[in-house]
Amino acid sequence: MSAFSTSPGTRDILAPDAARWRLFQEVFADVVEQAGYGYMIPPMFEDLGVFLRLGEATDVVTKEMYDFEDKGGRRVALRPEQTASVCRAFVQHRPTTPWKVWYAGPNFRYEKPQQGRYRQFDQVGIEVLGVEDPHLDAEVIALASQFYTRLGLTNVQLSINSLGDAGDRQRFADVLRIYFESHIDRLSEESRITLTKNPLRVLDSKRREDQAVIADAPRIRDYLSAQAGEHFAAVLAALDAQNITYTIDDRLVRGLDYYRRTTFEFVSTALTAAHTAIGGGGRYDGLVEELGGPATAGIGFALGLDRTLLACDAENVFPAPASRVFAFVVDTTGGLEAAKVCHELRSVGIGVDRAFDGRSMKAQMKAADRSGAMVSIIIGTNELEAGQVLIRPMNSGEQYMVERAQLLTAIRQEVINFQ
RNA sequence: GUGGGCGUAGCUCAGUUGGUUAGAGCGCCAGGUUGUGGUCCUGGAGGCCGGGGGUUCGAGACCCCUCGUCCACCCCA
Repeated sequence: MSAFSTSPGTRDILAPDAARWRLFQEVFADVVEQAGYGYMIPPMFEDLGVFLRLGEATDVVTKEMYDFEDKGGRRVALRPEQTASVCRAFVQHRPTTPWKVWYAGPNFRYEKPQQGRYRQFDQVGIEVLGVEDPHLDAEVIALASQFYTRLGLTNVQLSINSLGDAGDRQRFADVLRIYFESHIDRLSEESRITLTKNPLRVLDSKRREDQAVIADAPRIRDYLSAQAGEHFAAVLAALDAQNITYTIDDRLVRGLDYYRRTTFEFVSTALTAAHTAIGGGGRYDGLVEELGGPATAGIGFALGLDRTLLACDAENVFPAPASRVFAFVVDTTGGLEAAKVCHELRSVGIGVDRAFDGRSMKAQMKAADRSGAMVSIIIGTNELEAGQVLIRPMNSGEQYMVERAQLLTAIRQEVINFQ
């Protein structure tokens, strides 16, 4: 087979699923714009340096970047996520704070593809720059939670943790390193390698042999500074006040190095595969500074479209939107009348489709059925000669004749009947 | 990146210890119903059995390589 097909980790999203994707983004826009977030469209590729700030120890940067040199000799990369781009944009444009933005679109990571993990994958997300208030942390989390509710998801669990300030995080990492090194004989080989790069990440290991050691590991909560501890307590209190349930997870250590203080993750318990994390985020105070801007607090989250939709499938919610074709024209007189009817109805906002290629009435009726149309408009030689059309609601056995001139009025009545 | 499973029609899959013209269901097209879909009946189109090499008189079945996909690890959304 020499025909082309999509590259590994990419795919075509066809109807009706593509319509579902678009609706997903529209619902998201509705939830966050109502909270004052503005839509932002960052470029899909940037100077490689923008993304290198995500952390020297993250796989996203070291192993998975789609980077290349363009024809002008610039070192650029397809964005692996959008937080860094938002921060770069903040430094570049210096908007007034608080700067609340949302985005949607594809990101690129060179990973081995699996279900729920693609090389081109879509996310929606929000970011807020310039606010340290713990109430904002809670607002950000609440919006994600509200969005899941709007989709109809109920089996979503929120895990939350605090990684402390930069100093706390470093101190804890040192303590962890010492702890794990003293138990290194009980760690898996993979975790020993992880330990040398980022001790925090060992806490994330899912390998069975590591679990006992991890269970007894020091806990970040014991190493939080007073301010970080207070901040975390305030976030939890604000979540309580909004009736958002959560689980404090001491082992929640997210993979991007820039996270500070609050980190959180949403897991779908309806999914059975390994990729149950359908969304996550946290604070990244310091990232703007890394990118050459002023010291600025930042927080946000990103939700994966694919995985969230998989969760929707598993819960049987958020189906693809219905057909927008209200009427289907069946014309056995050559098709010219169908053309006129389609134009007439479409121009007043009524969805209409028709058949082509002079197919038999039976075939056209079949097409009408498949189109999802509520009514079919039938025009045969008798109708054409009499200056009439036959209207047939698809879900009933009844059909009736109207004068051609009354077609629009009749269809409008049918629209009302179906509302 | 590491390890493993699987690639047969548009889709979901069957193909007995290697044996001649490769099957089903669904979908699609047509007819039964020369003016009627969603049910039913009949027929039809559609496959270099992922690709390449090898073993054999003979390979969809066996071996090697390769590509793709899925699962676990890893990573993360």
